[in-house]
Amino acid sequence: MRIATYNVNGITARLPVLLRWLEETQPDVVCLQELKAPQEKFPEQAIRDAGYKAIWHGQKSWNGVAILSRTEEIEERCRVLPDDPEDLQSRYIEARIKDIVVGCLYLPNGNPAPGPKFDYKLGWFKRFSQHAQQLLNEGVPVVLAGDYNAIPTEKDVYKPERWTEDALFRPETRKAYHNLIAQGWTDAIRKLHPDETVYTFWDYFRDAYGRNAGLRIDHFLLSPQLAPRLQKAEVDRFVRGWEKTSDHGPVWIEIQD
DNA sequence: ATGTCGTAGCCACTACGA
Repeated sequence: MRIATYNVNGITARLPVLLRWLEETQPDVVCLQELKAPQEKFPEQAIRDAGYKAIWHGQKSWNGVAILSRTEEIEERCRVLPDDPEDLQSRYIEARIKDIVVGCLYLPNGNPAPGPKFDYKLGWFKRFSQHAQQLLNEGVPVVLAGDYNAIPTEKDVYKPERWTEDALFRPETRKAYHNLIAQGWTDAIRKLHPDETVYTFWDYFRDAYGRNAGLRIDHFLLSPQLAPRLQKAEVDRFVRGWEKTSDHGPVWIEIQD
């Protein structure tokens, strides 16, 4: 089974690119972030015509997450962090698909840092990590996929020295990501590409994609019950070269059934 | 500081978030 995550940066503007990518690569399960569309503006019919069932949690202007599935049923578990019911931002949705719990997240960007947005990011990260621990305690196969807005290490950014003050790379963010991994999660891309430079995001500015000035911020974390089934983990970086494309590339893993 | 997108309010462009 192939599971993908893709920050589309606006599903309305991105629909042609999304449909082309789905058609060409046929992932089984897809986690989408940054829909930037209210609940009723999700292109449900176009997604269905492409062969996918979907659940989504929209929001006007910002955020928004969705889970798509080609053949298997999607059993929704929640559409907000369970311990965070007062959060008005649509950043998390979770479902069970076959035997796998799929969490789709869009962690806050947090810039400018320091400041209230950075505080919100760290608070969200903490609540997410608490939920991740609860998922581990269930002892079932879990994948947490999405845009973490976190650069794990210096290997994951084209020029680390330029990013030390950025909310995506500040020590607090790296520490939060490290602590999350330390619960027992496997970073799928790093597991299969331990030394390789792998990016998932290239800024729209200054031809970042052409210069390969990228970041690795979209991650797949696998629970111990799922990690042994990991076969492949890749970035569809060619999609970043298409017209009217997102600043993120789709990332995917192959899981043994 | 800058660069470029997508969205919203509104029909020209500016503000905001990323």
